[in-house]
Amino acid sequence: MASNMTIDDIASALGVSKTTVSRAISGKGRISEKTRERVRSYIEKHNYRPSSMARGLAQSRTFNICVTLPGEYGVVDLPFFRKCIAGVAQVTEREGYDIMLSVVSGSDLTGLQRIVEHRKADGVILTRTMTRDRAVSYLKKKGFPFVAIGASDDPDIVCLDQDNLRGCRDLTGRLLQSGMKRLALIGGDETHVITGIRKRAFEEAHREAGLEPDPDLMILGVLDSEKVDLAVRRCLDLKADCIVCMSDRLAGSILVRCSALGIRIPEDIGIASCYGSSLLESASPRITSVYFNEDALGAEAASLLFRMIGGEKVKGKILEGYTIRMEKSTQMPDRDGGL
Amino acid sequence: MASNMTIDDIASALGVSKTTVSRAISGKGRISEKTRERVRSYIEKHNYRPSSMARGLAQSRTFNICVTLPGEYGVVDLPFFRKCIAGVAQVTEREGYDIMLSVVSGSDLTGLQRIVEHRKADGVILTRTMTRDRAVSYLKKKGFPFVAIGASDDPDIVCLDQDNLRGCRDLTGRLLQSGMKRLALIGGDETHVITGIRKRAFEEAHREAGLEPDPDLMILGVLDSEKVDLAVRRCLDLKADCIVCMSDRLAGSILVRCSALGIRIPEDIGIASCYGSSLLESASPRITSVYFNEDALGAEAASLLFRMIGGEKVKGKILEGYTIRMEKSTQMPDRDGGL
DNA sequence: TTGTAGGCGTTATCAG
DNA sequence: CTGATAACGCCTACAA
Repeated sequence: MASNMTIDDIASALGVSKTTVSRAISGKGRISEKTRERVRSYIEKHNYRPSSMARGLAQSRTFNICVTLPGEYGVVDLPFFRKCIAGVAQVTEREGYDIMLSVVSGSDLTGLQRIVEHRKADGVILTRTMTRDRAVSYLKKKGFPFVAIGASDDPDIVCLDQDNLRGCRDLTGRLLQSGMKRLALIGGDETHVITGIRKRAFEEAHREAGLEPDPDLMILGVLDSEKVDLAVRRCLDLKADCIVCMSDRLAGSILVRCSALGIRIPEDIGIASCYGSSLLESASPRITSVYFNEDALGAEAASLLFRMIGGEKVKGKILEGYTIRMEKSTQMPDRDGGL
Repeated sequence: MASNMTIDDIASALGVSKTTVSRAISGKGRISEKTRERVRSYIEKHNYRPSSMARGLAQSRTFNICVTLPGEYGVVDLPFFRKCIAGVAQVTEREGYDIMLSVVSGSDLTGLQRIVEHRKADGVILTRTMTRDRAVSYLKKKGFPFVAIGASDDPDIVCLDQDNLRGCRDLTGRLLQSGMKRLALIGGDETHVITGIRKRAFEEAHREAGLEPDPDLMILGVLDSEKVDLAVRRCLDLKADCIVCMSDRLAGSILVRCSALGIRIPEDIGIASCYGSSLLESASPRITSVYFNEDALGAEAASLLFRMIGGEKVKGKILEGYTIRMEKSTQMPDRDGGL
């Protein structure tokens, strides 16, 4: 293959200057239809592709965007990331861009920094945010274009989120409506913005139903299996009807715990998750949860980023739309009569 | 920030030529320790970072490697990919390289092709292989350096695999030893090389134990939930002691199916998986399975790739080492006496 | 409409 | 040990 053909080769082969060839390719500048076609067909025939590095150097653009991937094991919602990326890929493809991946583990930003400082990408998509996110403050300080997926309390960064507030509120509301009056809420890391949002949603749904959530049943900071154990026991002791878990992982662990303790779902207690993903696919019984459109999230993030790169001032937003699937895990048993 | 400082700026600031600066940075060529230190400290102080594009253009290297991510939903083992990437990242980091991601959906290689043809990466790591893999033949034809993770029947490509044969054989052996004599094997896509390997391992373990597997209990091509249903029924009808599932996903579906049918694990039938991943974490009971070191796989793949890029002739290999965790899902119940 | 020349930021060559 | 100077492959005034 003519893998290393340059614009010069084409020029001399066609007896024109490389400027002409360049114009024929980029479409910029006036050029006769005839020569353009001549160049085009030559390129087609010899399967020429411009070197992105040379092009990048000349235009000081990389035609890459960087997507971060949280590096901690077991903490991350993989399916989420995956669909997100797929959404991003759709858009980058359309724009002739490619994706760089940076694994960001905790507070270790070295990978991201290298990419930014070596100018290997034109912008960044952060796939997770925390309340005091070091990646966010780094990029902000650098003035590097980025959009953050997830909630943020910082008003002047561009971020894009799913409608977690409504989704979780709606879920809670429907559980209350279905007759489960004593709901427990179990959540993880309190430094994640999302945790605060879901807590608020849980409370709001109660108020809307004219109820008050029991503070003893709102258990946050549940980060390891001991804590899970404790939380589950408390829910049972306090006779909760149903546990609303903030994440799919949490729901998974709780499920395992319950099964180990011989607690039946939903007969003894119900379980619902604020976030549905394929992680729960193999769970039994099926878990009631809220589903969001994660592809759309990635795609939208990429679109926003491209507009930023293009110099436009853009604002973050919340992507509407979610689906609640009520499953067996929250089917009210005949608990009163049955026992 | 002096984000756009060039080597020229440094040169004139220090009153030397850019050649000298370049040498001080790269370490190539003779240069006095004194000037080297002068340059080094200036760079340090002003936080200068060379432009990778300019460097790339000059050396015709990109300092990127591309990792492919299968694009199909629900078919892919995410945790695997994730750990793999983490392993790759470790090595790339060390080499001053970065990772480009290409989502390859089925036979759609356009993303990968763009990266290769526009010379955006120096090599590729394929994270999955199939018997007639289009990505493989494409890269081979292009003569582009790549290593494939997973099994392959093509002898002249560099590929790197886990010791699936031994792992699965060992698992099967231990199940047979534990007293389960009638084992069933359920597997998915027969076009995946790995499927053939696991089948062979299953058979070999039987022979080693002086047994013959029942051909009716070796059910391949189980790709959708109907097939799962059928397969499970057959296992029950034919009174299998235990089902050996080729993948974690398959194990998950089978678990769900059993639970729906009211079949108890391990009382009615046991379940084991040839591949352990966090997908099964939330499963209950815990599933016996084989665990591989996926980080090591990614890291090793990257190392091999770098050696190829460096011009070395390398050969593929099989990464040794795995762990079998026997869990509740295969605990022989007192089936004879009990019923 | 087309071509010439210079620049993007680095490395490599070859003299001093 | 150091410094001009020419690549690397493409883009873009400016000129013709």
